Order: sequence, then C-alpha cells, then structure tokens
Amino acid sequence: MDNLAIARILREIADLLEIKNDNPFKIRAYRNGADIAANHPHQLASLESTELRDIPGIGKDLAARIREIAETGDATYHRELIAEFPPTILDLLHLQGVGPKTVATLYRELDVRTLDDLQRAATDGRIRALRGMGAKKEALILKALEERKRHAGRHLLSDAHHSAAAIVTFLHDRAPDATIEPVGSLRRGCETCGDLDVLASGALPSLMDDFVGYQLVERILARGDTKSSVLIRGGFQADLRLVTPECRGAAMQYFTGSKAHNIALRDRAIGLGFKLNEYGLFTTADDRCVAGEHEQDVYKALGLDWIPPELREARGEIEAAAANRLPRLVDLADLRGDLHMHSTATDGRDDVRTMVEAAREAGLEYIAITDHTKSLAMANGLDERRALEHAASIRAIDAEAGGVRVLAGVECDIKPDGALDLADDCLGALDLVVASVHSAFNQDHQQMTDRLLRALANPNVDVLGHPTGRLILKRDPYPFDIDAIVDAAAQLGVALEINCQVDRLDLNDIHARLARDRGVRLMISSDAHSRHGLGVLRWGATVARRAWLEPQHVLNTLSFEEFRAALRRNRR
DNA sequence: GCCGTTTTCGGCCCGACTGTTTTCAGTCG
Repeated sequence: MDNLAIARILREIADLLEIKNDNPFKIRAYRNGADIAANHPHQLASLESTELRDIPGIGKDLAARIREIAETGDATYHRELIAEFPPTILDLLHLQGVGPKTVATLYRELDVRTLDDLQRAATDGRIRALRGMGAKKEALILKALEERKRHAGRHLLSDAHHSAAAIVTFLHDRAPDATIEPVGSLRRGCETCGDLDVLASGALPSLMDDFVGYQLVERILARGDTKSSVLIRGGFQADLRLVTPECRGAAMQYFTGSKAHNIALRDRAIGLGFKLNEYGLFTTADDRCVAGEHEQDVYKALGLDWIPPELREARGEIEAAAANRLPRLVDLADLRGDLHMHSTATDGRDDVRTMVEAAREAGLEYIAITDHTKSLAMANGLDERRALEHAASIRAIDAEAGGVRVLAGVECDIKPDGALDLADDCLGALDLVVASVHSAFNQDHQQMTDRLLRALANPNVDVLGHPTGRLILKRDPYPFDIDAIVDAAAQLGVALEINCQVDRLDLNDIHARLARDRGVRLMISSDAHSRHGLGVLRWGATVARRAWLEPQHVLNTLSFEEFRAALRRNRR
C-alpha cells in the first residue's frame, strides 16, 4: 500500500464520519492524517507503529489504522462505516455546493445513493420538497451534476503522472532493456488527462501479460500483442502499446499527438511527398522508410526542428519549427525563486525556517513568505499588526548569514468591492504583495472585472494570485474580462501568477500565452502550504512551457537582485 | 482523534455568503 492509497482510505473515513455528523475534530484529525500520508516523503507502510506516532498529527488510533491498512489493505473501521452508508454516496459529497448534511438528508429522505439517483430526484422535483431545500438548491444540484458530467473520465495532470509513473516502473522492472515511456496528453503536459497512454519498445510480447496482471488493474478491457487496455484503480484507463525499436520514434510522435498537431504534420508530409503514420515516415513513390527510429528524425525529414511535446497543439508550432523560430522554453531548472508560500503563521504546516530550508534543498535562491490576511479567518489570516510582526521575524531570518534570501510578503485578500484586506501603509511596508480573490466568487462579469481592476490599481499590488480562481475538474473560473485584466496588468506592471497547485494551474496555458503576448510578466509560484509543497513548481513550469514562455517572460528566473528591482513597487 | 499537560480532560480556525427562512442551517474557504 502506497501513501496515496492510505490517504484515500483515511479521507473516506473522514467523509463518512462527516455524513454521520460525527465529532468535527475527529473528522479533522482523519483528514489531517490523510494529508500527512499523501505528503509524507517516506512509505508509511514501512514504518513501525512507534515511528508513525512520532509524526505530529498521528496518534495511537491513526497509527493503528495505518498499520492495519498496510498489512491488510483496508481498515475495519472503514469497512464498518461503508456498511452504514453505500460508498457511492461519497460521489455526491464532491459535488460543488453539496455537503455532508445534504448528502445525509438526501440518503435518509429520498434514498439517494448515486449520482444517477440524485439526477432523477432533482429532475422530478423531489428535492425542493425537502425541508431546507428549494427550487434554487435543486437547480444548483443539477448544475453541479452537469459540471461533473463534463469532467467525467478526466484526471488531474499530477494524478495521471503518478499513476503512469507507477505503471512505467512496474513494467520497467519486468523488461529492463525495453524503452517504456508515457505518451499522449500526459507527455504534452495537458492540465487534465483522460486515458494513460504508455509506449514500450524493445520488449517481448509477454510484457502484455505483466501489464494486465498489474496489481492495481480492476478490469481488463482488451488484451492483444501490440495493444492492451485496462481499467486501474482510481478510475484510469491505461493503454499499453508495444512497438519495435525501428519505429519507436514514429510511434512516440504519433501517440503523443495532439490530434490536431498530427493532422497538420501528416498534411505537411503529404505536401513533401511522404506518408506519415505510427510506423514511420515513408516516401509516397516507393514506400521507403526515411525516418522512424527517432522522433527527431521524423521532424527533421519534414524540414522541422524537433518540437517539444508541450507545444504540439497546432497553435503555430509547426510554422515556428519550419522557420527555426521555436521558443527556448523555460524549464524548471530556470526557476530561481518561489514567491508564494505559507507558514504556520496562518494555514501552512511548517514554520518559516523550515520553509527556507526546504527551498534551499530544492535549489532555490530566494523565496517570499506570503501568508493570508485577516478576511480569511479560517486560515487565521494576519491583521496589520500581526503582518508587520511576522514581516520583522521573516527579515530576521533573512538576515541570518548565507543561503536563501527571504522576502516578507502577504497573500492579501481582494475584498468583494476590490479593496485590499490590509491598509496601504502596511502593504507598503512589505517586500511583496500577492493579491488574490478567496470569497464572493459568484459576482457577475462586470462586478468581478471592476473588482480586479480596482485591486490592480492599488500600487502596493505586485502580482495577482491565481487570477481566474478556477479549480480544475471542480469549479469554473469566476466570470470576468480576462483581456481587460491582462491589459491593465501590462500597463501597471503587475505580474500575473501561474499558481502551481495541481488543481489550480492558474493562469492556464492559453491565458499565460495571452499575457506573454501582451507584455505581461509572469510568476510561477508554488503556493506551498508545507515544505513538501515546493515540488509542485514542476507543474507550473509545464504550464509555462505550454504557454510558449521563455525565461525572460518569467520574473522568478531572474537573480534575486534583478527580481527585486523588477517588482512593481521597486520600479520607477 | 490529537495534543499537551495545571497527568486526565479541555481545546481544537471562524467569517461570509446563499438559500431557505422569519432567525437559521449548510457550504465554502
């Protein structure tokens, strides 16, 4: 059992306890335990009970549950809870606007167990008859169901990456000499992935037996000598394709896509007297293979520079490759700073010193601690007095000799009217201000645009945090005029964030490219809430690459001194 | 359920918004 599997069971226990209306602090303890498991750097299953109990947040009971899960694959307590409620009702809990109380009521009063049950109940108008519910609530539920359907079968990039990496490792152990790698939307770095596509070359056909026998396989959809499909736990469909080494490059190209990119590429091939498919690039005249073993050769034979997978979306990359004008894409290694993270002063798990140490280990040269402000009461947000005290303590740590430079910032709430949550003189006394929306998401288009414009107009704002507020596969962006915000940011010298939280990736690739094209500087920021949270920078770097960003478009590729000078507050 | 301890139990993050109400329950962050 890996940590994510343990975390999943603990989280389900928390969800079921919530539906049971159990002690909220107990629920929090389980949820906390799930977070700890998901983020822990070592395999919890390999730790003894006493070692588990040394982890803050894991006590006697949770340690016992984790041991039990490690040894048997599940926890008795978990099974008992599932016996009380059908596990399918957990799907209901994850609908926007539907919480544990609603789920409990729907189950008790209407015997709603599944999303389909809920759909019928809402369509039949049975929900509005329940106490505490009405027509609007019913409409809200139908909208949430519609959104869910739109997202069905899609997975976050990071989840897809982890699942695919586990499969690749598993297969590689069984075919050490083969080349095995993920292709498809995962290789292109798309923010969500449907199926996991894995390509193997130079392996025996028996690798297919290994694949369909993978321990997480729930169902075998197809089993062939060159292609097999399985459903694995977590709802992923995974496809393995087996090709010969001679056509590995062509297959890589073909299965990486995108579809639009491949169509354009095949069109180009035809124009040049070739035929392109997953087996290679062939002359039309005599069906002679001119490229296939290496992907680079396929592109080269078509008169193109090799195109990084992140760009293969038919958004101008083929023209650029033909003209030797592909961008020198920003890379994770180019990032020298991380300017959005939290500490124990608000809702972070680790103190400033620990975050600094984690940044040093991650190879960063500078960071900003940007804790929440007072409107975010749930996160114990800072008021002016605490913000300034916190800044003083951050600067004291920064002054300690050697190593990572630390800026004292805040992530300041943008209030519903566009005012900032802390007084201007306080914000002016800090080193960096990220301004973000965390409330009143359902303002209309004009209100939200005005709100953001007013916030940007405040000269203390250096960067707009997670600008669209979306949660991938969960919540749409709030409505606003992205063009107006991008133009205002360009004019005022406000940077726009690419927030790297795996379910945010906000700005997305399209909007980040728009910002780039309008002369806005971007910041790729982790928004880390613990020392382990810095690892998500890689996903932001992926978004940036998909947005055609080069290092000069990203402020945190600069040296510390250059970065500081480039901040809005320090420019003349 | 965890933690810390004044060692045996009390404290643990809370305010805004929505939709349903007629004073509040549920959800979200």
